[in-house]
Amino acid sequence: MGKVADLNVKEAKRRKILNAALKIFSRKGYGTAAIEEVAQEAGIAKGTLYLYFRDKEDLFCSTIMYFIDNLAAYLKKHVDNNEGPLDILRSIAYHVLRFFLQNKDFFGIFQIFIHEDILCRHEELFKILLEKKKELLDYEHELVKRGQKEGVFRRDISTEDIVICFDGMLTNTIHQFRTIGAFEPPKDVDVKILSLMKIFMHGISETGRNGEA
Amino acid sequence: MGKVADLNVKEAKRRKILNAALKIFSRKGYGTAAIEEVAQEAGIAKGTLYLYFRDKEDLFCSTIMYFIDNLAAYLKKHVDNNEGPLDILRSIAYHVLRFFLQNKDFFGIFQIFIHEDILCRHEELFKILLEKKKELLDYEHELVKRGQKEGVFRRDISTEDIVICFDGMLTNTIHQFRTIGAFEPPKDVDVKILSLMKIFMHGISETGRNGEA
Amino acid sequence: MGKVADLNVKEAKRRKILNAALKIFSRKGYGTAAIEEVAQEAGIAKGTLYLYFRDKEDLFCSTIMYFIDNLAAYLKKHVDNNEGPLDILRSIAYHVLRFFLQNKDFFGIFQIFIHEDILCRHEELFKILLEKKKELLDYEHELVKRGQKEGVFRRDISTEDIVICFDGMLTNTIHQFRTIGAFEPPKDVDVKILSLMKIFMHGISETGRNGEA
Amino acid sequence: MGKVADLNVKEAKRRKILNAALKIFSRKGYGTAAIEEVAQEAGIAKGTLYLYFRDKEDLFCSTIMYFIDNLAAYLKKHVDNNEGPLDILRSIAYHVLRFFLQNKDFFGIFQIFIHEDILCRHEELFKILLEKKKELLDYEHELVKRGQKEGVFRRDISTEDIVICFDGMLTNTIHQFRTIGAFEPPKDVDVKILSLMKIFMHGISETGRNGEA
DNA sequence: TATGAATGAGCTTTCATTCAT
DNA sequence: CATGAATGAAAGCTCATTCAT
Repeated sequence: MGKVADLNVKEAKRRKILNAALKIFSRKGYGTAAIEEVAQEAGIAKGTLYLYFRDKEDLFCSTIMYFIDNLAAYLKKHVDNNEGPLDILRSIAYHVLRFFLQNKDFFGIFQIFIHEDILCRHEELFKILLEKKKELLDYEHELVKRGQKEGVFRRDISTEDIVICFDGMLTNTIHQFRTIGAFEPPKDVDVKILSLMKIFMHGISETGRNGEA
Repeated sequence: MGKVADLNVKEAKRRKILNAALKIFSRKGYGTAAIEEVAQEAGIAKGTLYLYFRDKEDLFCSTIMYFIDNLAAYLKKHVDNNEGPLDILRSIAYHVLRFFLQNKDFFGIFQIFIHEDILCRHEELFKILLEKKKELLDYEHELVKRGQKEGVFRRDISTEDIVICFDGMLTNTIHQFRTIGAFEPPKDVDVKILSLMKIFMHGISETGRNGEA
Repeated sequence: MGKVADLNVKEAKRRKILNAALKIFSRKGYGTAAIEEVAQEAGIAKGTLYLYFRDKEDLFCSTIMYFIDNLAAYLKKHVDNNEGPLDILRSIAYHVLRFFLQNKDFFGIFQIFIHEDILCRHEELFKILLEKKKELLDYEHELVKRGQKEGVFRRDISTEDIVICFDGMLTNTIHQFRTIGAFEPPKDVDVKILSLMKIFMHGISETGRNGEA
Repeated sequence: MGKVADLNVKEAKRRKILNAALKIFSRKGYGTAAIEEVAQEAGIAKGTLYLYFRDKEDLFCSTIMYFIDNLAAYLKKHVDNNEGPLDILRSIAYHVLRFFLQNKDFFGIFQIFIHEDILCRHEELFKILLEKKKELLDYEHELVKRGQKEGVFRRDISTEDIVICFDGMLTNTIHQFRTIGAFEPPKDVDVKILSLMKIFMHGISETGRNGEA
């Protein structure tokens, strides 16, 4: 009761901080972001932040894990695993796009996660993050493999390469949205997904697959 | 004579610093990178760096321009513009891949350039950088458009979307190399390009373009 | 209540820093003085100083304004404006002397204020300081003018020149004290003022004003 | 011959540097002035300066001595020692004023000399400078004393106080000129000297010395 | 002799972190 | 629990000084 309520209050404040951190880290990068700023964005005092996170690095890693957990939960909720691999992949593309559109800061954090070196210091946290990352990739990997087995996807291209291309197209599309900014969800998302999946599935060759280079 | 030699020496040292900056910025990001570290990497004293660059921001922006100029020069040298759009795009993919493999730090800088917020401060430099970036994209855009006119690429997908997918696949492939690390150029590059172009041109559908979704 | 107390505490610490700055700037000049030293003198950490002053220049200008405000307040408190111009001027001389003797650093700051070029940078603060300075001069100017009207001071010498001489004699006397160092207030002050006012009022000619050159 | 010529060339360059230093130190103060700036003003390279002066402090002290020597030489040349004490003092006032007007930087240096703490470090140089300063004061002191003996100046005021007032009036007049800036030598100098000496000799009391306070 | 590129000590300033309230 | 004033390590930057040319 009291205890549960307290826990919820605490958890709520934790999330408030994480969302603030998401925003700030996403815009400034790890080194340039200031704890003070995060606290302000969260509407708390600087000192309070340290009651919830050990230090800046802990906050940063937690933020990334928060992001990954959110994405995973979002996909789990919206993507129907009972469909065929192609439909699932299309659904992933669709919902990943929507996910990032709903919270554009997530993409900034994602990019930083991928490229900033900070992470290499605290080995433990780094390992956890790598695992989380691998989970997502493995899921796609497994899907593609299933598709290849079921005869939906070609087998003359390595599973890995296919996943790389799929992720690349998706990631760059999101990035495009982020840079350009405005466009109207959800209609445009549909259109984008359509183009993207067309290319992914059938390529851009005018002549089809005759005399494939 | 002496003057020309001096200019060359100065330019050489400038490059030494830029290469060091490339390495450090690439690994640490702007905020986390320390000028001291860059100087050490370049084998000079902290103060010397300031004889070549006004401040940290100047160094950073110069580093990015250095990277872009290098990439542009590399492509200009190796990509034959007289071939057809498809062959040119393939050549671009191939040489971009090779370029980044030869200097992996370039990719780190590229990512930071895309995602860190610092750039927005010095408006002038920012504008130059955006232009440079646009130049590269426009080149690809024009190629795809030509391909569509010549009947090599499909016209039912927007030029923009095609470019986005092409860049995405390429970028993510490079990123993959960067993360995974070792593999042997140039054979593997050939193989990768083959896969990538296969997917780009003909997709991964087993059944070809019949009943395209 | 708590708030008021806090404000007082903050103001007290601000003054502690200002007094320390007064001492250091007074002895070293702007460029040679180190923030670190001021902090040490004030018994606080370097970083704390920046909670009270934006930067070194702000500290410096604030210090000068602090000095001017102090002097003005001191004179307001001790000089009786209801007396005749001569008595007021004598009182000013007396109390200015006492003021600087009580805090010799003030004089150092005053000299720096007059002669260092730094002030020209932050235009706004500079203007304020010039105004403050002018206020003091104007007050004396007005006094002398009144004395001339009332027939106490000669009218064949310009008001301005009289003020310049009066200030010069006073300033140099203070400077003398500062250089030489020890002497006992307040008796000596009285004696000095007596000499100074004698010269100021009647000159040093043995023969009086007969045949004034 | 060659040697003498060389010495002259060297001495000429030394003076060029000293004049440059005079200008820069006068405007910026010791701490804020940059050696580089002095070298530029002198039209030489930074390194060359160190062939003529041991370090910044040496340059500074030499500059002040240069100034003092110049003033002393100027007064020696223009002030006729064979006149009476009053005429000599008047002549000193006149020529000191003219000296500073001809090279306003001298006054800035003079003020810095008086108030900056730098000088206390290199004891030796400091002593020399104090001596030089004392020489000038002593000369005035002796003059006043002679005047008192000869019955030209009052004996009921200490010699020292008289000198202080004289110097103060003079110094502040110069300072006034420096701050205000333009006025036309030599007529204005004459007028100023007239006022100044009137006050110095006979005071500003309307009623003469009857009932001196 | 003259130079000015190179140096690095030392300065100003920032900011993650602590802790008394 | 929450705060934010205080801290001081560490970073960016300057500039007096040196030295190879």
